[in-house]
Amino acid sequence: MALPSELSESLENYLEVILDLEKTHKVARAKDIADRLQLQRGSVTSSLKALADKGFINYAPYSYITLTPKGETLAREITERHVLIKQFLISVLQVDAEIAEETACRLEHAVDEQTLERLACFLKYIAACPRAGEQWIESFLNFCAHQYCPAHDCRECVDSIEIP
Amino acid sequence: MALPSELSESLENYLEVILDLEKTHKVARAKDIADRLQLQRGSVTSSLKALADKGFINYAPYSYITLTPKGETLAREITERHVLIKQFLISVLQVDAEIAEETACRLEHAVDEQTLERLACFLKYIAACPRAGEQWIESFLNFCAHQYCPAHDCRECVDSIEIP
DNA sequence: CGATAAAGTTAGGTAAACCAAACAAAAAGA
DNA sequence: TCTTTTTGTTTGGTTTACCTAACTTTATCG
Repeated sequence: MALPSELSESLENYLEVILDLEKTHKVARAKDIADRLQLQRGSVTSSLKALADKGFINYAPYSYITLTPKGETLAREITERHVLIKQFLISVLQVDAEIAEETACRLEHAVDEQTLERLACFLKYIAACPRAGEQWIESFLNFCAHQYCPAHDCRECVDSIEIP
Repeated sequence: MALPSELSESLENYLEVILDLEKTHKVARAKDIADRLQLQRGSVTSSLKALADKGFINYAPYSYITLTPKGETLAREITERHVLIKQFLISVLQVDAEIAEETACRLEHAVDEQTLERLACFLKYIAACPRAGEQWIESFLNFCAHQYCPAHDCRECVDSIEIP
């Protein structure tokens, strides 16, 4: 059960939020972290101490929070996982945006490195290969709904493939 | 963050194991559960009580454990999720069998209903659509390794598609 | 510059999941 | 049967991750 990082799902979420706050708000404040994660301020304080102990953030009481290089690296990795999974859910499986966001939030802590790599590759493959592409994905949603392909005539469908 | 069941990941794992033990060993014993989940026997006892309290298993001290109808339904659902995710990882992303097993174990607790449905459909779609199929998936692994399509000549590749 | 509001911390508490070790019951073997 | 082993339970502890409420520090504004 080798997970990508040695942090718990909870602490991974903190890192992700801190990175985003650094980018959007310039600094990460405990209050904003609490709001984002829907936690009480007191809970945030203890978690920040845990992250500081493990060397992922710079933390001193009453001061701003910053990621250490180690923390930033991991935070970026987690965010990358999130974005990738969400993109797969939305652009391939065509899951609703909101559900995709929520599900990506959970899956990002559970995927392994190889799966992630392959997922990234799969997105590229679908984008690059003319046998897949826009039209093919579009037909998928119809296939989902009706359990058969709307194009129906496979010969015609295949002949319509445009080679770049 | 609406998860598929109201059980924790930990308790979901118990149900899954109990269902499997019922099938393979005829009955589920606490010792076997402990072995499967790599836990101490004492931990199992408490979790079984929790599952019984919530109405997922029939449990009385020193007796065999059985799933209630409610428990069996959920256990089957979780197992279905596991199998489906594993199949996707192996047959589409071509993740190594062992990694796929471990990752499915984790993802099964985090996927939502819609994603699961789409995933099942996607597997069917790939199997049914001649634009995808065996050959296409095979090329994917090569694409992963070399970042370009081994077929190279897309015209030729598309022309080679066999219509059922 | 104070007073008040906002943000952060501390303290004490809960619940879930685990553990190890002692103990009890049931099963198996001589 | 009775002894030993195996299995199951109980007890007391730990860690993680939360909570609430009281308190402290910092920021804001008249």
